[in-house]
Amino acid sequence: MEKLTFTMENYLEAIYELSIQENGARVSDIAARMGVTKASTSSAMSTLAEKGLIINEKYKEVVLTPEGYKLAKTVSKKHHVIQGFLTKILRVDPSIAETDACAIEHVISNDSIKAMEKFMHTEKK
Amino acid sequence: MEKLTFTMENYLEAIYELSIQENGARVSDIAARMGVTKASTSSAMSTLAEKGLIINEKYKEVVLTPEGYKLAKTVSKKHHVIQGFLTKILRVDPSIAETDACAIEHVISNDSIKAMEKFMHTEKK
DNA sequence: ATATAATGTTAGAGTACTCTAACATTATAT
DNA sequence: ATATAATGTTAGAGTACTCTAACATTATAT
Repeated sequence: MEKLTFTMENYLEAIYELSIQENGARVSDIAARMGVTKASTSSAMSTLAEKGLIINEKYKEVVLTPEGYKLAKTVSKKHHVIQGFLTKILRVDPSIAETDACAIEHVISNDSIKAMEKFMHTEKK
Repeated sequence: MEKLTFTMENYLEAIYELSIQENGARVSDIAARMGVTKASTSSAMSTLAEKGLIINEKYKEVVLTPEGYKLAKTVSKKHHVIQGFLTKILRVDPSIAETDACAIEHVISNDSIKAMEKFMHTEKK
């Protein structure tokens, strides 16, 4: 599978978060969460559907396929590791850590994420 | 000054690094360092020159203006802080840390950078 | 000195996003 | 029941990058 763009990873993550938190991820919900128009979201959904990562039926909730779910979960997990590391270890303000995590999650290596996790466990703090 | 794009920050940083290390930053050198064509670099130079961040005279070295220098130095400094933090504190492999630093430097907040520096100083390691 | 190599720019096309405007479909409110 | 609101898509344009191809200018090698 060719690597997803930064943007597509963000859409996928939004769908994942909305699916577990709220009443499901509709195009409007995703657009609102990401601060883009429904038109942009609709177009992104076509791209993700073509790649087999979601199923998008008009007026229904966007659903992640198993492959999409796996990818989304990975990104989401990275997000939370970074968020935790920045706030707990580095004492960065939570809202700033949130913004940083949302950007860093798309570019950081798995190695660095693992190193953060390991560090947090051994420091147990 | 409107925020620079990820890409323009990368070009600026390449110019900065080449200026201090090598025999100056020519369009060819910048292109080679970044792995893009001279055409792309030339186009980017026009953009940076319009913003008053560099001076580009054909067949001469690209020169940073004071403003461009300041910006480039900031990005470069972020790069080194991240690189140091990943390798020294988190024990990430240097080449992986290099790749990560090059991406994270463009998206991380000043707060998180400061927190990394502070952590490294107090841990003194 | 002059052919060849290196350097740099412009033109034009392609990709991946963004938006607004217009429209179609479905849900809701009374 | 039906007008209105909400929802979602398509078309078309704009931005910011990428590239190749063609060309002009400068440096170099003998």
